[in-house]
Amino acid sequence: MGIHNSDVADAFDEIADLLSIEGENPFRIRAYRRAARIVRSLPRELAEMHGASEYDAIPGIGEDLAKKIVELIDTGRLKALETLRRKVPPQTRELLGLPGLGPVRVRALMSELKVANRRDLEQAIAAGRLKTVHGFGAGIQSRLEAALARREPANGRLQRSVAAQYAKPLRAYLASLPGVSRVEIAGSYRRGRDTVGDLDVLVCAGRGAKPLEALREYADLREISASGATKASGILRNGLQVDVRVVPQRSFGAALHYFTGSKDHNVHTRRMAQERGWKLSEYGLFDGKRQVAGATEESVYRALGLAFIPPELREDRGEIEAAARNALPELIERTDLKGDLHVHTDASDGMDPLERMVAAAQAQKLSYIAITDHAKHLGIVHGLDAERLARQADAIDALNETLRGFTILKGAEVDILEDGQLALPDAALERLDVVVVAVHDHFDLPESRQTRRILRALERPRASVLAHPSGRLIGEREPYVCDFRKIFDAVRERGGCLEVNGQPSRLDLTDSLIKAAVERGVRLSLASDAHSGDQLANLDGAIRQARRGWVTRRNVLNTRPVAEVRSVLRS
DNA sequence: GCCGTTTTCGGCCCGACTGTTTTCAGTCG
Repeated sequence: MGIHNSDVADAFDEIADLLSIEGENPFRIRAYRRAARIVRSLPRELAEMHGASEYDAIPGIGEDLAKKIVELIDTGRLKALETLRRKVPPQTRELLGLPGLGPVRVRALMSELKVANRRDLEQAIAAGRLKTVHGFGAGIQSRLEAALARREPANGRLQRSVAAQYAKPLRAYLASLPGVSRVEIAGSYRRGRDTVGDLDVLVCAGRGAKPLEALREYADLREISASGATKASGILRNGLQVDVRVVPQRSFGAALHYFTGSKDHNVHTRRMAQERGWKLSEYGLFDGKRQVAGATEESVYRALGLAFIPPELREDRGEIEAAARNALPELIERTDLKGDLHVHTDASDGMDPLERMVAAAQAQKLSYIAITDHAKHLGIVHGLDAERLARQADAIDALNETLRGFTILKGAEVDILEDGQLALPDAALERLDVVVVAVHDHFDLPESRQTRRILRALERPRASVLAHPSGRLIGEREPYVCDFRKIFDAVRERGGCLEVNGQPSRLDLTDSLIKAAVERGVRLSLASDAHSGDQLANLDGAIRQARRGWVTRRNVLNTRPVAEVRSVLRS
């Protein structure tokens, strides 16, 4: 049983929780939480690295945590965690997730009422014992009762595309209110993350405007959980939490910066302000009482000696250092894309015929698309065999004759079989411009077999794009376990592409793997994987994901004109 | 527990809201 980065991160998070209940030094706790975040987004498996010295070199991991990682990987256990678990019963940790319960109150529950889990807590409330504990009044008790009755696990993150369906109308509503000059959805939504935990909404309003009162009237709102002079929190009908903050014009940039985050990015920039003897908050950048910057984000960065950092990069993964050297990547934009190399029609499992997909692509201002319907294989509905594929190619040739300034590339999406063979023979692929290969089954092979399987498929002469390379489905299926470094190197050496799939439930590769791939010199294909004309808009998601992976237009094949794409994939 | 052209020790981001207080701790983001 291998230990994965997520196991290490979970262990560190659990230690942080247990230490907080123990009342430990908050900075020590923060170090564990920070390490957990860093490990979780690491592009390489710790188990594949060379032990303590290499771990220690990761910023945020020091001598002690490096040793703990080694212990966990070598033995599958962590003595420090086991010791803590003996002191704090395992289910006590769940109490931290309840509203109003932090480490201090959980500790009080344990020591004064012997409450160690949700069930104990329910009984203590029923027996009227909760109110006897210092710091617990009627308000907290009723919030706890409601939360215990709901039994919802909370902390769920929504796909960004789902959150967007709620964010856009909310934004429009707030923007329509009198006295409101600007509304931005900040947070991980603005950073373009693949999932969103809540909506952070920033409202710019003058004196006299009452946007927070109007929020109460919003039709999609289930409840208001907190409301003050400048800030309110509520829950939408679908359970999504919304935090709304009202700031004046002169603070808008600093507030936007603050509410966009990430937390680590904010801490880092505030520390920079501190080093200059200044203070950075959501109200601005201040030298004593004098405001140095804050009306715009640009002014804040400039005052700190930094180039403007696009929201997608703000994860404290080196972007601040790069901005200080004026060495940020020039991130790819949607208008850089000239084509899409992964598109389906109703010949396989798509909804729209070829002609409609072409029209939709032209409406998206693309100048070429590759039609890559599924090749016939067990479990693929309406997959094309060699015969139907040839007929589709004829139809594409004919249609191309009638088009001006637009090209349809011939392609197919071909399954990588369990043994690394492709679902169609090489001869059937010979006429195609683009052969997209992909794993669609046997996701749980052991690492070495999964890796070998994909490497073998990439050796086929016409295989050129590896589609949705990690196989993950957000919230449903983890990436399969394989050695991505070997796969990245193989793709680069054979002159192919790794796909960044823009389907909202895939967004695959993940951002940190994209960054790793780009650093290894691998070329990318940003693709919609559209199964209908309107799904070509998935390209926006691929762009966001790519930007989070520090991608420039030079890293991406489908920013090139069609002739160049054809010759690259043919060679 | 981490980290360092202000430090190998002594710091570690900053503020709003709530509830229980009688001037503020705890929680949250």
